[in-house]
Amino acid sequence: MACCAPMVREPLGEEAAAGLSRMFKALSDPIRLRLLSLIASHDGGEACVCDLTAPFDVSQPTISHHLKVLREAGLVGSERRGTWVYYWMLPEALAKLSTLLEIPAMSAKAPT
Amino acid sequence: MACCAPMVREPLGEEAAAGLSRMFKALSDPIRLRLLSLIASHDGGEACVCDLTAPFDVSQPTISHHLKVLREAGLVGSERRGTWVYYWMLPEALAKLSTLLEIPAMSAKAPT
DNA sequence: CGCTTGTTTCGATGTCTGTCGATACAGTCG
DNA sequence: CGACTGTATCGACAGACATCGAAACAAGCG
Repeated sequence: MACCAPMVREPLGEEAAAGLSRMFKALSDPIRLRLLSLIASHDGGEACVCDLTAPFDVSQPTISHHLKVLREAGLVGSERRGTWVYYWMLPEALAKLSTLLEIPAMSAKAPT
Repeated sequence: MACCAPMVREPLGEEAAAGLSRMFKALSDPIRLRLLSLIASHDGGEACVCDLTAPFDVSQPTISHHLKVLREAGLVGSERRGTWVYYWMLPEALAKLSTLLEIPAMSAKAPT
């Protein structure tokens, strides 16, 4: 994907923008944002759904839905291990977005 | 705002997540993403609306609407100068999001 | 094998969002 | 002033989304 250089440098193409906007959409909900940070900051870098339901005021199916959105956006991975399902962050996805938003030293283009 | 350290480090609070999710929501549309990169990468770091309408297949009111969303999310500033209205990127906002998504060296927490 | 607990899927519902055309507003120029 | 160009707002509408309760699925345990 040709989408990972700072967007400040050159205009995003249509395709790149479409893909990236899907990831940002996944981050555009407060619950999902907190879920992701909860997963990422959890011991071992992963968390089971059972750890992720209690902190929120919404129903458990709703949490499951949000986790699915994060998964389909490529931001987290998941796996069932016995009774529980574990989720972990996929660092590359975050890194890609972080780089995209980066301001490369100067906010304006190189002078002369 | 206590919201600007990498989210991988510690769980986001409710308030921080609410504010940040509004910014990500502004980035969650392909047209807005392209608008922002168009503005940011434009000569002088700003662009007038007249430069921002042509590249897209949507109507001018729609572009105006998207610009408003970006402005209300604190991602761009704008000003009328004579006939034209100019938009420029607000680097601090991008930087905040970029830092939030950053992976601090190790993806998992420090081992032992 | 049936019960219990953890998780996902389904269907319904109310709200939000992107889009448009029409229209209003802001400057400029004759 | 009046016409014209550039931009924003309004009102309407279709499609997307967050949420829920109910029900299905999965794994362990008696």
